[in-house]
Amino acid sequence: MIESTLVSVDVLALRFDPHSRAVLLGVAPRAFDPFAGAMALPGVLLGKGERLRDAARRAVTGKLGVPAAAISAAGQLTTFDEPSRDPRGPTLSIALWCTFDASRMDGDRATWAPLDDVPPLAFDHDRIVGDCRPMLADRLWRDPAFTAGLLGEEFTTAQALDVTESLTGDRPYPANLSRTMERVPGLERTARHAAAQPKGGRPPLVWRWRR
Amino acid sequence: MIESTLVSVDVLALRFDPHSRAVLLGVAPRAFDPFAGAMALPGVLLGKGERLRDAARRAVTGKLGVPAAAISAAGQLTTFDEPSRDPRGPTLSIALWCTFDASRMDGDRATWAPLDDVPPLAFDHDRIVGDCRPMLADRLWRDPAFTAGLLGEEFTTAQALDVTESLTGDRPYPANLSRTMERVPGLERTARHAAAQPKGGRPPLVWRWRR
DNA sequence: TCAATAGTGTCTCTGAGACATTATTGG
DNA sequence: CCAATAATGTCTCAGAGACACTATTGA
Repeated sequence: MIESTLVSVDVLALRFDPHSRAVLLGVAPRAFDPFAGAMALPGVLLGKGERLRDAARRAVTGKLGVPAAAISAAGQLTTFDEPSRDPRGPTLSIALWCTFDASRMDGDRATWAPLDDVPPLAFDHDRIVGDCRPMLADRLWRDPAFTAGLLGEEFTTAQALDVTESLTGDRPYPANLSRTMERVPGLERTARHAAAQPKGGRPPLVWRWRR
Repeated sequence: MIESTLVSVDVLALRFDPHSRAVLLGVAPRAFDPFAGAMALPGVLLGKGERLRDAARRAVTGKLGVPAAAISAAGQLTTFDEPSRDPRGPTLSIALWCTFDASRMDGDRATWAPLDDVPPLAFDHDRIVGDCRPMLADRLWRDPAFTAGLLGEEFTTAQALDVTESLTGDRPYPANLSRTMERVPGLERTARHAAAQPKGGRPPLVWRWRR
């Protein structure tokens, strides 16, 4: 009988913050060695027979303190298999993404860092974030679950621009993003406008997911 | 201590056959229960500390009888986590692709089936093949390791057309594929022509990977 | 010369990208 | 009116797709 590898699930927990107008990554200090006190992605060991999404839910509720009801979507990214990635011994890490509904978040104990400015992380988590970021950018506007999870049921053009800039690293022209969004299945522009910004300016249009 | 899930690696073993002008998938009958005698993807349990590629190598050498030297490239696809996928108990399956150099294959005991006509397989392997096939098609001409692994160091325009048709399901126009290939980094057209076909016809150009 | 195969020129259509211009708000 | 913000019209360019036509082989 082959002795089996341990499997951990590490989560890229993402939240769009309308105030800072950026996508934030949830990290938390590690409670135990190795790397006690260092920041890390929320992760857990996969239980026997446990599904990946359930493990991801355990990770974000347990490590970040986010209520399970706030999880809006989740999905798989890729697997990291370097045997030395955990000093305790060889452990597979399956990376998942997970998005939250900003309105249902309360009392979490996570540190939320802009994707452009993630602090140094424990294990090989810097590498995980680096390798997975392009995959996340690629999902935006192409994976409806991911996009809707990040932006919510309704959102404005301005927010769409902010999220796109956060993930891809540069801000699209509004006219171009508008056309991209027109072609996203299930997404429709409403006739409504959001409230104007505090600094004034024309109120942005509201977009909505058709159910 | 959480009891950990078993991890298996299941391989989509791919080979381009110039005679049938198609991409073939390697499968083998299972030796033991469950599903003894039924066809299945080559797979092994991942050993502790073993890398995914090494497990894939064990799977194709052990189950298909392909010499390790014939492996031209390998890579990750996705993970299947349904707890009931193996009747023996919950097992994660990480799907990998693997390509072979046709010239170094000898004495393998695999059944090679065209991708369009894969026989019914054990476990959830039909689903694995179905879910992964679009990912394979997507890799062609975009992942140089995959493309070179499948087509070899040198290949003709005609073979490029055949491989593309096998993976995507329809045959591109030669002019269009030519332009696609011109833009693949590391790929160059040589001035040489291959030997003419048995049925006659203009001999195709040879393409080569710049090292 | 013909059938079979391969290579190439070129037209169209779509989508990404880049602006310039217009519209709507608060101060 | 002005600054700030958002929406839209439109031009260009690159790439996918679709053919038509030309080229090179064996029989």
